[in-house]
Order: sequence, then C-alpha cells, then structure tokens
Amino acid sequence: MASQAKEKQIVRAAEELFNSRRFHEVTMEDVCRAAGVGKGTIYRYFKDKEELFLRVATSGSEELCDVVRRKCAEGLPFEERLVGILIEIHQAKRRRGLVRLLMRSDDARVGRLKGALHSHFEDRRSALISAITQIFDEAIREGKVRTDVPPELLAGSLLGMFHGYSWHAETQFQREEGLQFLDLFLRGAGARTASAQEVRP
Amino acid sequence: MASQAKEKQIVRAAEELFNSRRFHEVTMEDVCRAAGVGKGTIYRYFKDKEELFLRVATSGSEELCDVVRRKCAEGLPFEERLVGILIEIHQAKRRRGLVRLLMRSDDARVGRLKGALHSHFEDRRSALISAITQIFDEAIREGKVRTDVPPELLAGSLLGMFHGYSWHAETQFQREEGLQFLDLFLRGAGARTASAQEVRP
Amino acid sequence: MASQAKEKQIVRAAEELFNSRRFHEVTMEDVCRAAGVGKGTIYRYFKDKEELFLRVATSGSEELCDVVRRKCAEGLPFEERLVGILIEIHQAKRRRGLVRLLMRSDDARVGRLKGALHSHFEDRRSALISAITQIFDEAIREGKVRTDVPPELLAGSLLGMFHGYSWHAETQFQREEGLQFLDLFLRGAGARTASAQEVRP
Amino acid sequence: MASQAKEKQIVRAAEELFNSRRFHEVTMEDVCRAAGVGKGTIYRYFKDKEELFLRVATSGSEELCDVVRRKCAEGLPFEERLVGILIEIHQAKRRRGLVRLLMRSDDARVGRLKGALHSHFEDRRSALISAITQIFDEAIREGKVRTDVPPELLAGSLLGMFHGYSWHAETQFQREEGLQFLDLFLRGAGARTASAQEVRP
DNA sequence: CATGAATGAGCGTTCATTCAT
DNA sequence: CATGAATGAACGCTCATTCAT
Repeated sequence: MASQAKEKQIVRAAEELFNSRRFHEVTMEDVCRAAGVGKGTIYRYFKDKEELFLRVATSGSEELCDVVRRKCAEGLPFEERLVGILIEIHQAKRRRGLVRLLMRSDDARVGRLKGALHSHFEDRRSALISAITQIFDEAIREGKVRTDVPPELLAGSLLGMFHGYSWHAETQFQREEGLQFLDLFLRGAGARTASAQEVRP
Repeated sequence: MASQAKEKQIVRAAEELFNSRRFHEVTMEDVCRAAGVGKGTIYRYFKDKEELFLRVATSGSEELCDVVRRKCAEGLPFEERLVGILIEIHQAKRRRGLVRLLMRSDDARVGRLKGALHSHFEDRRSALISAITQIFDEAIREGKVRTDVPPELLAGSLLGMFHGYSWHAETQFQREEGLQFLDLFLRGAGARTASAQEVRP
Repeated sequence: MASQAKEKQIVRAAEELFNSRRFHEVTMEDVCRAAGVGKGTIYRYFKDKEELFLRVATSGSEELCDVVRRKCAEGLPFEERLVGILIEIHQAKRRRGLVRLLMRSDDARVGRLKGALHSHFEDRRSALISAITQIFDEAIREGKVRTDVPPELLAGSLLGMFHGYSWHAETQFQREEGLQFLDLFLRGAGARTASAQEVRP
Repeated sequence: MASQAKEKQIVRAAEELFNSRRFHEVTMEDVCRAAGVGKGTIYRYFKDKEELFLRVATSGSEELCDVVRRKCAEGLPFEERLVGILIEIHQAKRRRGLVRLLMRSDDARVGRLKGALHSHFEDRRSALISAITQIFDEAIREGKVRTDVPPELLAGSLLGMFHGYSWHAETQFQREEGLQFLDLFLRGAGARTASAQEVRP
C-alpha cells in the first residue's frame, strides 16, 4: 500500500527536523514542505503534531530495540555482544537524535506522554535495558561479572557510562573503541595494583 | 536592591514550570501568575521567553558548579570528595530538573542555544567536568586511578554512569549508596578473580 | 436511471444532517458517509455544498407545495381544505425541519441565496402563499371571509398564526385541533358578545 | 470601565455581520475589522466564535424583553399596550435581525445552544410570551377576550400572526397599521354577518 | 517602575474540492 | 462513473510582546 510509504516519508522528514530544532520551533508547514506532501496529508496519518512527534521518537527506538535484541541472541562471547550493541546504539544516536530520549527517559518530555503511548515508550526503554540485562544475567552465571550489583543496575550503568564516554568520541565508534570502553566498564577506573595486574596476563 | 529579589522570584516560578512542562506548554502568563508579578515585569528582567528559559537552565547549573568546586577544594580523600559531589548532583537533579541538561548537553536543545548564551551554558558543563577532572588528575598523581584513560574521559564516564545508576535510586542517595556506586566505577563490573580479591584486603 | 436514485439518496442523508446541525457543522464527509457514497460522487450531482444545502431546502418545500396545491383543488368547503393544508404543513415541519424556511423566508439565510436559486426558492414560498390565497379568494367570493384585508395578507397571517399556535402542540395536530385553530383564526381572539354569539347557532 | 464599552463595540459589529451573513460566512477577522479592535481582543471577551454569536443573539432579545415588559406595565387599555408592543417588536426586527430567533425558537440553531445559555435564551422567549400572556390574562378578566383558548396560546398566536402579517409591511409599522392588524386578530378573518356587525357599532 | 489590556503575527487544524486510479 | 487520498486555502485561536496608564 502506498500509504505506508507516505507515512514513512513524513516520519523521516519530521525526524530530521525534530532532531535539529525544538518541538515548538518545528512547524507543520516545515514538516510538510520537507516531506514534499500537502499540509492536510499529514493529518491523514497523525492526529496532531504531538502524535507525529511521538511517532518519530518511538519509531527510532523501536528499530534500535530490534537490532539490539538480535545482537543479544547471537552466540558470541558476552563482551563481543556488548560491543556490538554499543556500536549500534552509537550509530542510532547519530542517525536519529531522538533515540537519545531512550537513554534518559527521565526527561520531562517523556514523563508527560499520555496514556498508552507513554507506556509504549517506556516499554522501549525497558526493552533495551532488559535485553542488556539478559546478557549480564548470563555473564553472571558464567562468573564473568560481579554478583553484588543487580544486573539491571549494571545495564543502566553501562548505558549511562557509555553516554558520557562516547560524548568525546562523536566521530566514529568501532570495535576497537568499544573494547577500550568495555575495559573501563569491566575493570573499573581504579588503578591496577601489581598483583591484580598479574591476574590478567 | 529589590529587583534582585524580583528576578529570583521569577526564575524560581519559571523553574518549577519548565520542569514539569515543555517550553511551548509554559506560557508567560503561567510564569507571571506563578511568580505573582505583572506580565510586563518579566520583560524588564528578561529579553524574551528564550532568555528566561536559558536563565533558568543556567542558574541551576551555576549553583551546582559552585557547590561542586567547593567540594573539590576540600582536603578529603578523592573518593570522599567524589561521593560528596555525586550527592550534590543527585539533589540538584531532584530539585531542579533542568540541571539534567548539564549532564547531557549534547541535547538538541542545548545545541541550538544562540551565541554567547550557548557558550556560557557549555561553560557550565565544562566547569563541572573539569572540576571532576581535577580530582582525577590528583588521583592519577597519587596512583589511585588508571592512567590509560584521559582524566576528562573518566569524568564524563563517571557522570554518565552515575546518571544511569541513579536512575533506579530515585528516592535518596546518601554516602552509603555513593560508596557502592563508586566501588562499581573504580573496580569495574568485572568479576574479581581470587588473587585480585586478595589485593584489596 | 440509477442517478436519480443516488441523488435522492444524497439529498435524504443531507436533509437529516442539516436538520440537526448547522450548515458549517455538517461536513461533506458526514454527508457522503451517511449517504453511503464516495466523496467525489456528491460533486457529480451538486456543484458545491451550498447547492446541496439549497436543494435540500427546496426539495422539501417542493413536495409540500405539491401536496398543498392538490388539497386546494379538492372540492371541499374552504374550512376543510385549510385544515387539510395545515395538517400537511405540520407534518412536513416535523419531518423536514427545513420546510420551516418556507414559513419565514425573511430569514437572513434565504435572503442571501444567489441568483436563480434564490428566486426559485422564493417561488416556493409564493407558491404556498398563493395556493392558500386562492382559497381565500374563493371564500371571499362566497362571503365567508372579510373583504377589508387582502387575501394574500390573510394567507400570510394564517401561516404565521399557525406557526405560533402549533408551537405549543408539538406532538400531533389533527382535524380536531385544526378546527379549533381555524375557529380562532376566523372568529378572532376577541370575546363574543351575547348577540354576536347568537348569530352562529 | 472601558472594557464594557469595548465589549459593546464588538457585539455591535458582530450583530451587523451576523444579520447579513451566515454564521460560517462571518470570519473573526471580519468582526475584529468591523469592530476596530485587534483579533486577540475579541477573545478577551468571548471564549470563542460560538459564544460571541450567542451573545449577539441574546443581547438583542434582552433589550426587547425589557421594553416589552415596560409596555405591559403601562396603565393603558390592553389594545393600546399590544399595539405598542408590536411596534417595538417590529422595530427590533428591523434593527436586529437576530431578534427573529425569538419568534421562532424552534430553529435548529437555537435547539442546539448548550446548557445554561440555551435555557437563558429560552427564558427570553418565555419572557416575551409571558409578558403578553399577562395582558391577555387581564383582558380575559375584563371580558374582552375569548376564554376558550389559553392566554399563552393567544400570545403565541398573536406573535405568529404578526410575523406573517408584517411580512408584507416591511417598511414601517405604526399605530394605525397596528390597529388594523389587531382588528384582524381580535375579530378574526371570518366575514361579519349582518347581526354580528350590528353588535359593534 | 509595575501593570495588564490590547495587539497581530503566526500556528495548528479543518474540510471543500480535485483528480488519478 | 465512482472513489477516496491528496491538497492547500482559509479559518479560529494562541500567546509573546508592547505600551498607555
């Protein structure tokens, strides 16, 4: 059906605009011009501006969640899977700024999304967190990760630290950087004492 | 001078409103009603709505920066100073939602603040980061922190991880939780091997 | 021809809608949904919304006029014919609110109908009035009605009084009520003096 | 207070427009232009277009009711009072077309006025009817009017007949025409028989 | 200085109308 | 012919901003 395509067309145009300007700075006129459709057309697909915004926000995150879940299921060592996920997240952040919302859903904006949409959005965040939590669950069982911190908290911390870390690496983020970061996360910022160093030859 | 007081009055009222609603959902009428001043009065203190918003955002962060800088200068062990700072940040986040901007100034919103105000705002973030960076500098000199990661990156990572970590601890965050978190940050999420554990008696 | 049927289908649907909502509250979408036809189809039968509205208004009145004219031609005593007409009018008002326009074509709305359509509509009113006027003409010739008031004025007055009178008798209006009303119209509201009463045994 | 004046200014401008065009043909821009005020100003006084329309409709009728009530209280013969009232109504209809609504409040438009405003409007009509009803009450006590028709029905009929009658006398309507009309109403349209004529010498 | 009534540019939204299918 | 997705002119309404009091 052609309408699927047109909807995507609108979402994509809106995405770009919402990423570079604030909600109230983006006019529906901007969106329809950017999307190359008539003004009324947008309203065939979205009840109002708010719904369009929400859709843009959630659509990005949905895709990311799918990719992440797939990565989780891969039969690789947990470090490799985490690095893969981080790379995906980093790319998604660059492509679609709104995914950022996912990483800080305490945002006032998200807090006020209404009803079903709100929970749908929260679900996305949970989905991301819980996908990563699963990896930590396995890693704990394998004795690879400390057991005194709930895996969920580990997942949240990983995501948070990555957000702060990748701040400086705006350009690209590939396997190598991913491993560096993971080393910081897994071994900690503390100095390695002589004997501790020996442990990891 | 009375105007100082009135200005604070307006900022405080606006702060509360901007924390619970989006920029475009807060009207100047709301602000002046909440502040108990006439509508025109606001314009004696702030050029326009945007400037008011910025002021609210920056004023919160400015206070936080001051507190953090003071904490940094205290002659305590670096772990204690970090915990003190984290507690302050946590409280500031609860009091003033806009401080959150500080912790993720990659936010599209901040990215578009104009001219002098933008850099002034960026400065706040840098101030926070660099205050913490200083602590890490010292800690590196004392051999307490790993040297293969630039201290600035450590500061960013700490802040980020804290953001993710404290997400689950919405209620309160005191010295004890601070130490737990710091342990995670410094020793990492990886499992302690037998010999490594011995190192830290 | 099928188009005749489809046109009627549309008019009937529109009729119902225009009776319960104002012109601007009825959308063409409402009409086509109610009529069970495509949106574009309406435009094959009516130039625009205005024309549809007019057609609805006039179509109701046209039917009424036909019935009234037929009643006029019946060879009954003039009182009986008038009562028959009133009953028809009353029913038409209930069925099709727009007939009301007929009875008060001074309505601002009617006053602005354009060109040919306007006069066509005015014609309907005239038709109604003149049908009744004919009856009065005959009655005057028979010496049954006062001669100092132009029959046209009598017709208008009858219609008007009936409108006010029937206001209270929303439910039903049959021969008996018709005769009561006619008595008021013909003998007047004034008290019957003793001798005057004698006159009508 | 100046706002009273400005409100009246707006109502008057709107009145003129609503009298010559339909609700949906009058734009708020038209109104504010005609009233000589800014667009936003209207919204300080009226919640929306609907409320403005309602106000226009009711304000005209309120004034008329006052005048009519005053006329009712005058110590004149009932015929004189009725004529006075009719003249007022006629003038009001010419000045303010919306008063017409009063005379046909079965209008779909009125039927859908919401809540308090609806009843307020219905009240006006009742007020008009009941003022006239009072006159008939008195006249009945004086034996001047027939007793077999409820005075309320007489009032409604009078108003209705007058509406139909005055249709032809668009120009002016003064005491003389009033008496002619009243004669029709009181003595009826029926022919005066010889003896009946004698009764009223 | 403080106020809030007044303003009007500009926005979101609607809906009559068109036209490719 | 019938359809309904697409259109965009036009509208109601908001609200940041001004300025007379």
